[in-house]
Amino acid sequence: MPTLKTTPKRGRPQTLDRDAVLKIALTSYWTGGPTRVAISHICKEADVSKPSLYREFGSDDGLKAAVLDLYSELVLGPFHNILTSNEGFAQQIEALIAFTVQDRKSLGIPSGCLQVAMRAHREDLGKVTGNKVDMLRSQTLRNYEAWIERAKSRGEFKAEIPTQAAALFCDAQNGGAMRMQREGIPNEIIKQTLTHAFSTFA
Amino acid sequence: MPTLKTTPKRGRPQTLDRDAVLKIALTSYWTGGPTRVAISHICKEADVSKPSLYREFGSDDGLKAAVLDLYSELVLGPFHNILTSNEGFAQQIEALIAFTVQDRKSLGIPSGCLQVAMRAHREDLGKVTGNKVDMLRSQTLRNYEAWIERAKSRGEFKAEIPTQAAALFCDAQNGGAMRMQREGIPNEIIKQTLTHAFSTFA
DNA sequence: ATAATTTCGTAACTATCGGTACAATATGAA
DNA sequence: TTCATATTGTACCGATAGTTACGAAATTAT
Repeated sequence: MPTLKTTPKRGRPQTLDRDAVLKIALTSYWTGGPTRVAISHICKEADVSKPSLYREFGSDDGLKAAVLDLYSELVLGPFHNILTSNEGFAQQIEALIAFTVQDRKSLGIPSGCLQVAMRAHREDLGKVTGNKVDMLRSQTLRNYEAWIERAKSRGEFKAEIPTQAAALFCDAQNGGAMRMQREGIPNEIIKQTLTHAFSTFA
Repeated sequence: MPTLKTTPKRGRPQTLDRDAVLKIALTSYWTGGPTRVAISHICKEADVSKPSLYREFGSDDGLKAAVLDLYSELVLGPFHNILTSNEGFAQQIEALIAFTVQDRKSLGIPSGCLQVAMRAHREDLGKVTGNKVDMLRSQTLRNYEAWIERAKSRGEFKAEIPTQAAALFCDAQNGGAMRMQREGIPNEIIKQTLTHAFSTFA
């Protein structure tokens, strides 16, 4: 939803661009790690004063939570779309792998996954962000489960493994791939591990 | 190697028990996370003053490195022993899974894996510990690779996947299992994911 | 113009944590 | 007994990071 023009308010006009700050914060957290980037650093990058940022997001916790929402919309959404597409199971798997191992550098996208990183640092996050991470994780597992159940009901799922365990398996593969990517392991090798992992399903 | 009795030295006798401190630090880092436990906390737990601890280990970095060495000896060693045992491949896999999903609570062992945790917080560690984490990771992968090559040469390895990718796959499964364990997922479910993952090999 | 209102940013405050100065203490040697 | 030596622990230092008090600045309403 675009920032709809409200009638001009009283007081000094706001110069802080919420979306711009969020985008910069997203990139910073994604690249440098959500617990390693200081508020002051984001302020410098976005050319915004600290009180301005606090006025907009309330706290470090609030900013991280807002960033996580944005990440969910930008990355997790498209990922979920693959799971619910009309393609066959095997093609969906192929699409998932392609999405995961796409060349980030050429696209200007940081390597790794912010959700995975936030889960790894779950205990260092604030209350709001921490809860959001938990919710997102549950949702991710539910998405996998629905995807697998659908494939099972279609007879496209070949493995004999309970849906819950299969969903956890998928999540582990994705997490592993994201970690390998951050460690600099070539996408081609990562693709081999993912292909092997999912070859057990279809 | 036991602390062999040296001839009584001059000066005030040392009351600090290095091994006791290391053990307490290991448990603290393992349970609470290597970057979340403060030096002062370990001092309180071990009933040791900060300067004493610094005299013994040099720095936060030095203590963490020493703890990682102990962990390697206590946990990673036995794990590696399974990979080099004289059992068949399938039995080794079974042993690995059993080792991973053994009931920690009843054994008084913290859940999760300190090596996995340290890798997740690699960037927050000091120089010495960080390098040690890297070395340990390389060694882990080499161990898996040797294990897989051996199984391949015996004809016990059924999957068509390059050894390097297979080793990374193994490491990812183990890491995933350790993370699930920390998140409180029942060992029975974790076992299902591991069994499925390794069923592709033998 | 003047007042009311809202946002702006400098400059501090506070807590935490890794690290250390230093004086007291406890031993062996002379 | 006295000196040399080595360890102990209290209390402090310095850096970092999240957070905020407060006065200046910019705009609308009267």
